[in-house]
Amino acid sequence: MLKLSKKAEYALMAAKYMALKNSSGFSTAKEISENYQIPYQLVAKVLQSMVKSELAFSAKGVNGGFSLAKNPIEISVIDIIKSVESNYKLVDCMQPNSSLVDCSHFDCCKIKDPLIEIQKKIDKVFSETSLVQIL
Amino acid sequence: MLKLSKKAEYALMAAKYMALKNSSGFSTAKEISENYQIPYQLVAKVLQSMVKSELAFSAKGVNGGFSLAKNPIEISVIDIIKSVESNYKLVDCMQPNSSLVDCSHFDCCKIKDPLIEIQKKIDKVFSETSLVQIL
DNA sequence: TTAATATCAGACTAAATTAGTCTTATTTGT
DNA sequence: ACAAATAAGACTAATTTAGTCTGATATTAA
Repeated sequence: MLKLSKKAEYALMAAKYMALKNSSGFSTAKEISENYQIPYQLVAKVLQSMVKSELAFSAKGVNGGFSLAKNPIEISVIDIIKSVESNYKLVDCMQPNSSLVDCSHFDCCKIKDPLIEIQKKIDKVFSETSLVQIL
Repeated sequence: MLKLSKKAEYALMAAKYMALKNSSGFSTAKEISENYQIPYQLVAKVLQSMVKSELAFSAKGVNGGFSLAKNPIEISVIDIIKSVESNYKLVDCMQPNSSLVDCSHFDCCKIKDPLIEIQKKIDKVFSETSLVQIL
């Protein structure tokens, strides 16, 4: 447990790929998929998520593809992970939409507050690591 | 993702419970299960894991139960998590028994080394938090 | 204008993991 | 002997993750 999902892995790999060929225009999902042996549809989705969270640009049609929207130094690992993982919180009751019924009923809160502190520190680790350090 | 499993949550809660009544002898799995509304069999298993990793003592039979084997200040959150989670690595290829075939074939290593660095920092966060801070 | 190449989007299926249950054995105090 | 407790492992159910399929839309080149 505490594992990154494949989506997060693929997003990091795709980001790295784009960063390394940034000057050469767009990278296609197909290209990344073939180079890294990642299922095409999955990279495509991951790239689409990155576009939605404004980490990447996209261009449709022939000669289209994806490219990073920012300088790699300005992209942190947490940006990439969050663009692709909706729920990356340590425990469910940290989720905004979690039913607090569980939380009080199950006495989860006995450990919630300290876990929030830990979560903050982990966030910090991911925030302080930029894409450049992955290159 | 990056969520703690229920087992880890329950282990933290059980550890907290035992820490809070440390002077009063053993806590039973039933007692913890009822107080925290956690399925009995699960707490029992979690407690057994903690015994195996020498975080807790156990005593069978009437008046038996579990108690912490160390002072709460000497127990870190990472000890508790690890006692209960076999795989808590960020990516599969960090696992000792992962087939390296995947790793080279899938070019996972393009991001492995930086992730190992991140993993170390996360480990540090968990190591530096002791059970006392959960109380 | 047609064909080819891409992204975009969402439903769907399959696989894997996690959570929880059931059963049985063993130990210990009264 | 009996009740209360841990120990252990197989089993099932539920949830999540991973991956696939289908079809739509946009863009460019020929």
